[in-house]
Amino acid sequence: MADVKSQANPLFLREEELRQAIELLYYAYRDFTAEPDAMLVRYGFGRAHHRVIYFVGRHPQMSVSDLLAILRITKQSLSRVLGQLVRQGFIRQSPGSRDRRRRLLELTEKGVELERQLSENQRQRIARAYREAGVQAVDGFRKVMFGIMSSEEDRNRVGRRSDAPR
Amino acid sequence: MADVKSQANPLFLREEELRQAIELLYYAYRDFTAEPDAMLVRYGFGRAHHRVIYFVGRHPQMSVSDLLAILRITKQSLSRVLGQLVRQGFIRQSPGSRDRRRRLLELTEKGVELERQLSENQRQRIARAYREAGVQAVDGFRKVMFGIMSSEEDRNRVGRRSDAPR
DNA sequence: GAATATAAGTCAATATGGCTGACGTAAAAT
DNA sequence: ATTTTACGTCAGCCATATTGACTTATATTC
Repeated sequence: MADVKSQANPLFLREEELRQAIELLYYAYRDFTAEPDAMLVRYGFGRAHHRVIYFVGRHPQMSVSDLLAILRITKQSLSRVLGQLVRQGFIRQSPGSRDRRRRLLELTEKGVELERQLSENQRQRIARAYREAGVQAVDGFRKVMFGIMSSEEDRNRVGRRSDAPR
Repeated sequence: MADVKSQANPLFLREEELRQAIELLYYAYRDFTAEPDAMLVRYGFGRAHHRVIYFVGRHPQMSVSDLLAILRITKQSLSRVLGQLVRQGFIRQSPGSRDRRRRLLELTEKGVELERQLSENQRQRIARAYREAGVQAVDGFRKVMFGIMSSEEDRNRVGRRSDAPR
């Protein structure tokens, strides 16, 4: 039995290796979100507001149902957060021209500024990690992260390019 | 100005590249936690219970303050979750022999079984992603994830080995 | 040995961010 | 004209986190 684990097969994924990955995800995500979370408190906002600000900034003119599909929460949950952001002037809603039922979302200038502030720390954290790890490691990171994701749709939205465009 | 982005410098980390990483972390973590979360509901537990079960399983005989340091939550928050797990027989507490103020934590058999069930999906998800990405990519994944983490202490706890032990 | 510090737990109040279910309105599609 | 879709709202519930105050038991220090 012990011999099974002793084989020099690089595809034999041992318990320890998998546990390490579980912990890397936990610790990295925890640290990745800690600083924006702390900043949000000053606005009376939470992590949910950051997500909305982020994805609206990323996909301007997206509809509410697009956003719901990305966040995978109920519209009631989104409503509270989105409503606050609209009322406080971080996000602007405008009816779609083709389909006037849709309310297209975009950041206001104030929203853009908040998004930039919130994500700045995350961008720098990634930039540092990427720089220290090197281009080849970054490529591996992307491959594994794409593999962990469930949805083909999300993979396409993020974009699979691992080439360094120039 | 446009020429800055056009330079073939692999260390120039562009906006798009950093945004992609932010999204990879969001989507991967969301999908990584979705299935255990769904299972926990059947026990009347939440993600916090999974974390406690996981880390106690990982570090048997750890103290309450060790666990608090890993989770970075208040003892009041931990107390409710840990108390439930102890009362329902998933975790056993026993006074430390050297320092009897400490209550050392370990999983019961029932706890080991629950931990295995909960993490099984996560292990398989990682195993598949690792297998598809290949050993070199896995190494890169580890490097980047370690870089994203803030704390040297956590890095040491997870263990930095990227060698494939046999 | 007395004073202090530490480990753990508890009580109470509060906030955030999810959820379900029910219902309403406007606009598009059939 | 009817049905479906997109969006919103009200109400209530639950899990998870917070701060602050206080207790008990045991170790450590003076």
